[in-house]
Amino acid sequence: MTSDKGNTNAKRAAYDLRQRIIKGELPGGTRLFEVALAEELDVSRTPVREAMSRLAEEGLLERAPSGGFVVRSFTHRDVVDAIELRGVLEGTALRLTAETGVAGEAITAISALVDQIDACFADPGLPDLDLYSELNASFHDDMAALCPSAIVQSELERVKSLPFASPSAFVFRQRDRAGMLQSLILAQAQHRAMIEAIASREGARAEALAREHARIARNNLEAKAFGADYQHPAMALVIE
Amino acid sequence: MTSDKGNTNAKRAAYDLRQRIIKGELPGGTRLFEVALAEELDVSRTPVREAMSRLAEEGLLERAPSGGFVVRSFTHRDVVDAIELRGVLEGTALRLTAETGVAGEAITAISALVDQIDACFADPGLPDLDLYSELNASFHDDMAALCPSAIVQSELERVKSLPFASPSAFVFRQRDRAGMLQSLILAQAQHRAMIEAIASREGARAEALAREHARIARNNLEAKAFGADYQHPAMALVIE
DNA sequence: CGACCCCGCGTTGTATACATTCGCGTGTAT
DNA sequence: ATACACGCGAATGTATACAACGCGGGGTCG
Repeated sequence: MTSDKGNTNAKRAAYDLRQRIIKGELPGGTRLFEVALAEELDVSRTPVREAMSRLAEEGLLERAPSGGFVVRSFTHRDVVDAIELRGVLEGTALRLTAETGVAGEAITAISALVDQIDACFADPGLPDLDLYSELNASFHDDMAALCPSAIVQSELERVKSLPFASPSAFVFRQRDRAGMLQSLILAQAQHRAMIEAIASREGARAEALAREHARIARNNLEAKAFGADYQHPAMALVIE
Repeated sequence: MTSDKGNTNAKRAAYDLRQRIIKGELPGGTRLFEVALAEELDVSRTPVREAMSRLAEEGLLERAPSGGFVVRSFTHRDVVDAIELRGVLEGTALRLTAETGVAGEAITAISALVDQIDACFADPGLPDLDLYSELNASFHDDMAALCPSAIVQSELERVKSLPFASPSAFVFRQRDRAGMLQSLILAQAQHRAMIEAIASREGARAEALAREHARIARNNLEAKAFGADYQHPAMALVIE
């Protein structure tokens, strides 16, 4: 086979479909027909079904009652709620972490990561947003990894997999540099406060911080500095 | 076909598999082989794959890295956490409901349901636990239905679908009648308080109540007054 | 003219044959 | 004796043919 994204045709098909959905080429509500997709992707129906199943597990597709799959549609409200929900779950994760306590090394390690993030916009030039986005995602991942509950971890992971609910989805939306810097500074203050909270076992504080932290994303979304080309929420995250 | 559980073979296979997993016949970690299951269920591999995919969506199976499916295993800790998580999500749902406000009819309707639940153990004889379980589930469902966030609703639904995280999973665990009655009375008080809270838009109170409410299930679990005959939901794994 | 039935096509459901992959064991060669 | 390689077998991956189902259009009968 030529230049497989993954190993199997099913994985490649899933990858392609996922990209198309995220880019908004397949808007919410679109019915996916096996045969059509099969010939577009140049594979048989079997891996297409397999791919659609996987995307349904991810929450990007829904099973139609009569059979078949439909691209899940997310309203603006859904996007807002998903961010809120991420805040709630991250808050729960942090609360449990705080209640259980964490080793000192973990605290120093994650503190170092936050210091690294500072470096992204300490420079007077324009901040390196790609790097920020990556490090920020690492921070959130590392934080989640400290949570003693595998169940909470996996459900949080699931919500974060929605393209617009990811912690760094709306970093890029801020148009004006001043406002963006303010957001980043606030975010960093919250990052440090979260570490402090779990280090000193302040569960309620950690939980509240995580929820408030998610509000930054929500505010960036609401600020809708995005242009008229906005059509599908999932598109919001598209780098652009 | 004879007496199909659902329409298609895939649905029937999913049903059968789900039952087997819940009953503990297929303990966590069991690798599911398509061919073996296909001949056991007397269908071809295709609907078996389809069924496994659906169960993976439900969270009962995991995809093995090398391909294929494995019965997801839940530790005691996972069960506790899933109940905690249900409390958190129900709390979020109630908070959002309270913040948004609900119509008066909805309040009276759900109040009537709580009154109905009273009837289950008003009788001096032994309470009708089957009916209680059913009505209790209705209460939780109806409450969730009031939530203005479809996303929160669906994630809550997802967690509740885990057999041991369902609101009425551990009602039956209490052995002694006195303790059980106490639990039920407490639960009813919380039910009413939740209604009151959403009616008067007390979001924080509603959220706290839902979390505490879930603790009843957790306590019933921890009390492990369960006898040897207990087999119910996926508890094979809990057994100790 | 209206309503109902039936046929045909499009779509998903199912079975099955064939391909591919990967691990494991055995055999041989050094 | 050890190491490497070959091959076999079990498992999933893939293609495809056929079945079943639903729905819409057109024809016919009342």
